[in-house]
Amino acid sequence: MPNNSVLTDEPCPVARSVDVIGDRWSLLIVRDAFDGACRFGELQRNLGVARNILSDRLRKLVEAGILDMQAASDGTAYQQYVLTAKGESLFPVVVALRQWGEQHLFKRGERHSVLIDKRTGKPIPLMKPTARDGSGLPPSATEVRKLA
Amino acid sequence: MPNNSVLTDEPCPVARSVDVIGDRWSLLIVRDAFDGACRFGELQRNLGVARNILSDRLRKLVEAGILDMQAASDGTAYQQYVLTAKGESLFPVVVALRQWGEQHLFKRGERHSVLIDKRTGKPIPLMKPTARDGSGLPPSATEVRKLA
DNA sequence: CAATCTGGTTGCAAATCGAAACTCATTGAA
DNA sequence: TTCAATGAGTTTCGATTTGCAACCAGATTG
Repeated sequence: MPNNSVLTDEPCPVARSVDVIGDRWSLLIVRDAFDGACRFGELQRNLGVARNILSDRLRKLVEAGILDMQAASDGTAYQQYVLTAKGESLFPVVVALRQWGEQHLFKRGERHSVLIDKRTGKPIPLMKPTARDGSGLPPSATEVRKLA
Repeated sequence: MPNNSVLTDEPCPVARSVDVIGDRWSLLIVRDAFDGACRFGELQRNLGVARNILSDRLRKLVEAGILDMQAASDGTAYQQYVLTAKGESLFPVVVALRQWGEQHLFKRGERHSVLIDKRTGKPIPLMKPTARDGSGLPPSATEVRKLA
């Protein structure tokens, strides 16, 4: 869905972000990339996405500077897709989506995958917006200042 | 795009979340709702989305329990859409998207809207995943534990 | 009571998606 | 060395979704 962007000149960062990664597959590709998947076929199998769509999304993610296409590190002559710094910085987005899903999209008792802190082996705490002093910021304590 | 969900039985919370709000408009509707927009026409004007699409997305967001449709609070006989608790808890997702966009989708010096802490009047700090002890968690320090 | 606003629905053309077939290079096994 | 199997896409084409405009009914305003 990231196509000839109508939102690219929007002043709202949310709109621009959605324009780049707001479709069914792009974020799932990024999630898999965080999870270590980097080969075309691997992604295709994991996601079950049609090859042409995957091909298109990968190209757009590379164009957007989120993924980088490079020679495979396993010695073969194939390519691999790895997250750039820009792509890595989507981590909070993926984590936020994951945590929201965990809280609201599973029945009680239903199992789901969990993101753990490797060091402790325990699930990572709920991420949320905070003020400078560290106190939690509910939506009502914030406001969007539109550009002058 | 939230349609007859193929991902609803996925064990990955990210996949389920994307299935619910992973299309061009749903998240922008939610963003506008955080911003106080609640009437059909208001949303339509703000977003520039086709009416039938808006109608469809609103219905799905209500079905998903993210928005609630209720009598307008301004005395008229019209309806309004307001975020439920489930919808409100999308706040971190919207903020994460906003912050990513702010950092990576604007040219240097290009103006964009900003989310501010009403109390201080200053932009809110960058949100990021942390360990229990409050230290930052880069992607490499985490791991997805798939369900047994 | 006529004009206008709100909140949609309907019809249709254009764009996008998805499954399968088709390339073509690489790799592994015999 | 040969040759089947796999990897990484591209092409084709029907099905679905989107966007746009027009239409419509009920509420509200003048």
